[in-house]
Amino acid sequence: MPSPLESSAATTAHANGGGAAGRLPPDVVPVALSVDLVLLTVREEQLQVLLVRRGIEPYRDRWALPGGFVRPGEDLAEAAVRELAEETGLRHPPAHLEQLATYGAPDRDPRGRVVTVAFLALAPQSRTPIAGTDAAASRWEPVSTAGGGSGLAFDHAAILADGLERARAKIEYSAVATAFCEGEFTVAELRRIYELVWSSRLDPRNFHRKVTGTADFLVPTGRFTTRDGGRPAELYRRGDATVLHPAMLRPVPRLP
Amino acid sequence: MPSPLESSAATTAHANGGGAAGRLPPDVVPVALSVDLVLLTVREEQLQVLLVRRGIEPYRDRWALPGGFVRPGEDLAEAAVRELAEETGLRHPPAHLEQLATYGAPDRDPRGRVVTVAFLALAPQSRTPIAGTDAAASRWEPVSTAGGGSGLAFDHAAILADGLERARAKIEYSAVATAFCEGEFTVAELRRIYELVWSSRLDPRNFHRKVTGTADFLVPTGRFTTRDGGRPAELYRRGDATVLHPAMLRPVPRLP
DNA sequence: CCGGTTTATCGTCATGTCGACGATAAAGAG
DNA sequence: CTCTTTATCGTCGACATGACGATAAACCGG
Repeated sequence: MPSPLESSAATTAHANGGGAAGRLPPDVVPVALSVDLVLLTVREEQLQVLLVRRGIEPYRDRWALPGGFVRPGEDLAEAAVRELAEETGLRHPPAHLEQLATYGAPDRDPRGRVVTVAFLALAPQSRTPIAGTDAAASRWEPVSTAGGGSGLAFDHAAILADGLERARAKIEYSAVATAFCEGEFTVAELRRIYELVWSSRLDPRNFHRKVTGTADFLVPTGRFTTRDGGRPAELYRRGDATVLHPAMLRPVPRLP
Repeated sequence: MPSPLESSAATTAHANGGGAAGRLPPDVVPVALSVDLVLLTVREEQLQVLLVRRGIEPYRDRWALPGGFVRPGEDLAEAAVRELAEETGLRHPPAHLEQLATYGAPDRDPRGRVVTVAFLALAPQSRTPIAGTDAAASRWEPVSTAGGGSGLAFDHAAILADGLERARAKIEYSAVATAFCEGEFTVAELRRIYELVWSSRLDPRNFHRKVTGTADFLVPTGRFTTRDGGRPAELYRRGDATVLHPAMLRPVPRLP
């Protein structure tokens, strides 16, 4: 039995006459286009990814990355933002959203030719309350356990792995790590982000020198907090810098 | 008049009954999926991009990036390699091919919803003879003149710009610049690649120190050539290294 | 109130890389 | 043979980095 999308290809051929705009060739294969999201946050001292439980076949009751089909007239990033809002109850757009890659292996979806554009999103914990759908249908999962057993639907384990690698590489040479932080944060909290994303330990003194020495990375507020214990730490806000130059290189990963 | 792909959406709904694999929701919009290629090479002391002249509407007789529609059962990278072979007469696959990004603005193609996955390809000059189609239908164009006037079809000027930025960034921290070189080449020839891609001048002595000092970047052959004039230069071959660490940072661009 | 603990922040020092540039080597051109 | 061109090796100062000492400023338990 041909898949619905393939069978509809024949109807494509004669649906439209010529004209200045031209028409699509008759043998173009229609595909279904979806977006999937690797939404990462730092919660409970761990890097976690948002997963949803599938309610329908295929892969019913399996965990998957949040996503859905692109609607007519909708741009790709627009669809990603909409899915994010629908599946997480997110009011604000995520602090960072970028296209990751497109996955189009012919057999990646048993329903037919479905090509998905994956996006990487980073958000602070508090802005992602998962209040959208019922609690059982979506949850945060530590990345250390999410991809390994490959219990994920479709090729989502591979997409997650690519998203993680992108995030780990990107905080080296860009300032996106602050996307994990709330409005005001300390240097130590930012350092914890790096440590959890990289699974490695960083020297507090060298880290402090690096981030405070990079122009426009952090904006000091002049206020202090003791919420992390010890001597009061100054609070900072995200700066305008987008790139880190020189980069902050990650050490060889050692699991704690 | 609805576009052919949109009108075919209705036929999608009832084409397939249930089953373990599930079926696509009835309101999924079918899209046409294409691949487009930013194929770069260094020719005539310039960084050049391969363009093809469109023979059909829309944008008939305008220059465009080579590309075409993905066929059934074909993976994305597979389609890119096939299009490359068809439109350039290339026997070998390109020395470097990577996915660039996906472009899916709803109105990017007047014929309907066409989403394109762009690829970046780098190749040495001699391996790309453009013997495939007739000579008038495709040509090499210096990148300095290709994107500026934006005479390119569709959103190809933006795709080209993204591809150029990707190539310029990538040779900083990876070893892909050797993809522009033939089997055996001198350090000066590789340096010329960097200079032309970056539009800047590099110090021959520091460049030599950097590339010969990076492990597995270049493999010395022990043979020499004088084809560049002056003192004989040693010939090297591509090494196994894929990343450059630390990166070779590009200076601020100054046009010669 | 006081010493111990915790965390923040500042400094120091050796090392490595980089940019600028001098010096020498080895070919061809005239 | 000398001049020009290019290749390759060295040197030097500026700067970023990793390792780590030292001090500051809160808290806690007594």
